[in-house]
Amino acid sequence: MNIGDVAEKSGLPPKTIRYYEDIGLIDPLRSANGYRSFRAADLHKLAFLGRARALGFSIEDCRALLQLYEDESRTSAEVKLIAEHHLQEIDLKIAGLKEMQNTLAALVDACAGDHRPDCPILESLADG
Amino acid sequence: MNIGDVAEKSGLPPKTIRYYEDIGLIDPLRSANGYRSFRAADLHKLAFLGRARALGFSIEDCRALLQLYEDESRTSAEVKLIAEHHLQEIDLKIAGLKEMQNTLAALVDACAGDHRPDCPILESLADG
DNA sequence: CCTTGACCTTCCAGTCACTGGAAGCCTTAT
DNA sequence: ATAAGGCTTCCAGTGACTGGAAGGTCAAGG
Repeated sequence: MNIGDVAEKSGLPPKTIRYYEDIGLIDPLRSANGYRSFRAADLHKLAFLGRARALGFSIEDCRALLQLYEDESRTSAEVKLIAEHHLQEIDLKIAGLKEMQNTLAALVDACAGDHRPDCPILESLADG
Repeated sequence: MNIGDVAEKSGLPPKTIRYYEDIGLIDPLRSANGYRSFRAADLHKLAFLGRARALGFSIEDCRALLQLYEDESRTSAEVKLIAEHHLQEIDLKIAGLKEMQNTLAALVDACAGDHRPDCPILESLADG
């Protein structure tokens, strides 16, 4: 398979796939013409990476997860640890965003949004 | 005031303050020795920026908000528009994160986290 | 045989909002 | 005289791509 095929099948853009090779996440073969030649296993890895990234795992987490996936002697505890850390970060991010959301929603609500210059949003930013 | 003072008072690191000058958000005076010399108005702007950034506004949004703040002939509608757009993006981000959170929490929950290699997390990443 | 178009290749630069570090000047206190 | 601490500039790196340029390859049609 050429890169276009795996791009379509994995849902990842060719640029991203080349990038993943660059940083050592995958290692496809090369055809005589220099084109990357992807095996089923490569496609499988890319799909794995796509799903892990969609869950918000960092590239380094993905690298670790992929290694664990391929390591028969892994323990599920190792995997779970990574996932739990990541879940915590997601929780924190959500909490932060919700605070912004609350504050901002109140300000937007209080703002008339008309032709006049008076604006609680600006006032809040200006004076805390 | 020197940069250290405004850093402390605004809560922004000196590096960030220099960066904000670089990109034209502020324009402090210079003392004879080349040090930046901040007026009260500069500090005020920095505090404004700090609060806007804390609400998640992009630098370009901050620039626009600052301009509106200083423009007596602004309308609150202009301000509100920016805030509403940003609020929408926050909503979207939260929604995305919550989806991750749901999926991931279920997987973490299903994972034994023991010495065995079997792991629903990896299985889910591998097979969709 | 030639051309066209759709692939593919590499490499460089840009994104966003900083942040770290190096090299060197200025000020204050000892 | 020197040491500490604060200030300056400039360059490079962060994460995870993404866009674009310049050029090689391949299959189909004329």
